[in-house]
Amino acid sequence: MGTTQLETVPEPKYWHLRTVLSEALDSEFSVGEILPNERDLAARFGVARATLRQALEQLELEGRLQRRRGVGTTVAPPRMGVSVGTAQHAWPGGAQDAWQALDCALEVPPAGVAEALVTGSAEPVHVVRRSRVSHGQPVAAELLYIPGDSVPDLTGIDAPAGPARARAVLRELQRLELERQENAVELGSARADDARELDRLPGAPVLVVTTRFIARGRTAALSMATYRADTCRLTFGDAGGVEIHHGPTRHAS
Amino acid sequence: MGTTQLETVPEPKYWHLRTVLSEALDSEFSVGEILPNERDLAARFGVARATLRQALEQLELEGRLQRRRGVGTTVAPPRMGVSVGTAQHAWPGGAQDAWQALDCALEVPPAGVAEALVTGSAEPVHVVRRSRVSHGQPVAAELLYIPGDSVPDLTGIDAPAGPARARAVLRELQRLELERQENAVELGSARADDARELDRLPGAPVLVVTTRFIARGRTAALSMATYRADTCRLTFGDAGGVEIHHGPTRHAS
DNA sequence: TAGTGGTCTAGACCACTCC
DNA sequence: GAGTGGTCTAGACCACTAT
Repeated sequence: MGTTQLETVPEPKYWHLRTVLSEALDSEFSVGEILPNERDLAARFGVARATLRQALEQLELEGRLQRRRGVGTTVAPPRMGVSVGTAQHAWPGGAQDAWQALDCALEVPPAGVAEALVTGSAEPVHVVRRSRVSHGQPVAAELLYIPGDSVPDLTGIDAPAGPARARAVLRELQRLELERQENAVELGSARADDARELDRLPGAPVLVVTTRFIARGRTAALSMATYRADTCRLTFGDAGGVEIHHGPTRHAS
Repeated sequence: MGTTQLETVPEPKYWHLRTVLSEALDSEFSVGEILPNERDLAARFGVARATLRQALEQLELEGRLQRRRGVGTTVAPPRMGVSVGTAQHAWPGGAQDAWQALDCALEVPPAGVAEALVTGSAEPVHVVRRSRVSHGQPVAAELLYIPGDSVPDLTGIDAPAGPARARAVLRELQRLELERQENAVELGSARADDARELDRLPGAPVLVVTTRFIARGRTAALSMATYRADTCRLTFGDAGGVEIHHGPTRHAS
């Protein structure tokens, strides 16, 4: 006893690699710059490609890298701040709220959603699909579940089932008085359809924001928005907040 | 042309497996139940173990499974709601805010943090470590950065550098008038020390909540809290919110 | 000591993008 | 067609937990 052991716990290779690469990104690479391909990098570090990929996966999860099949691995810009609290203390579709309505259908919601809404579990509800673009790229896809009795005056309308109908539903929603809203954030993985819309592969990590809109003491609408976890930093309350970045990463000119 | 192609795009095996397993979890397993081991499962589905593991990773990311080395893979309970907005519209350390102070040191903060605080980049600040426990298990680890001039009357104090000193710093902080706070959430991976405290392996996915406490027009304190992404659903605003679960998962009695 | 999940290897082939 | 990242295999060994 008493012998000082350096390196008592041999760190996993991929974790050590992650650290080395992370420091290299800070000091030797610019945003947007393209890294050597995986086979070369693996050879250079003397590890199997799978191990190198484990390290890259970590860095991608942390928003440091962006990988695109057929193209290469590039240094990602700092995550963009995306506001999800304020200016949204209002119904969706009001003012311009950064979202774009895509379409609207009448569907039976998943069991969990039906439970949150008060509707019977087999009751179809309006499902509005919306998408959110920020700084020129898609950052979120949303499904908005709206029970029929939240938009009573719409029951007879037969808009062409595209964006027009979606906007009509949202317009009707404005007429209710919004009591408050509840937000929750959790980690998820992109379903196939969301992934396509977000320009990612299925299973990509996403931040799922669930918002209950409460009026007349009941849940008048429920939003499930999936944000790209690699590119987004969600900000609550006011203000976009401050960049808390990693180090002296430079920007390509 | 015109031929209807079913299954045009062959889904990756691991993704299909994820779906199959997910449905099995809903219908055939109870919370806490232990799954067959990875080698058996892989054989049963006729895939390599690595492929099976890719599917399990997805499900773990989604909070459906919990894997522990040397033990096995178990069905995870629904994520617990953890409040991070309200009752916190106050300084940390006030009332009982679910956090437990561990210790306090005087350190030079990382570059990004120093920038957010107004201090010169080489100025040491108080760093309070706190930990948060919910439902009997650790859910978050926090580093609270507090510039010296936010707690001016503390400069002379020499508390024993443990929890006592941490609490003394927080007590001093209460004397400032809190203007507002700004929250941001993003995905990260657990550093080695956080991982140990959260009972996870390094690199485990975490939700990083950054909070700026603003007083006298300046950032008087900055909190970086890392929550276990597998077990936590962060709730903002009031109320723990509603369970939006996957399906008819039963609970072990 | 037996059994579990975690790490790692060295290959192969596929899907995609760009020239 | 060349080059990239994505998927998949069949093995090996390690670290940890429980008994």
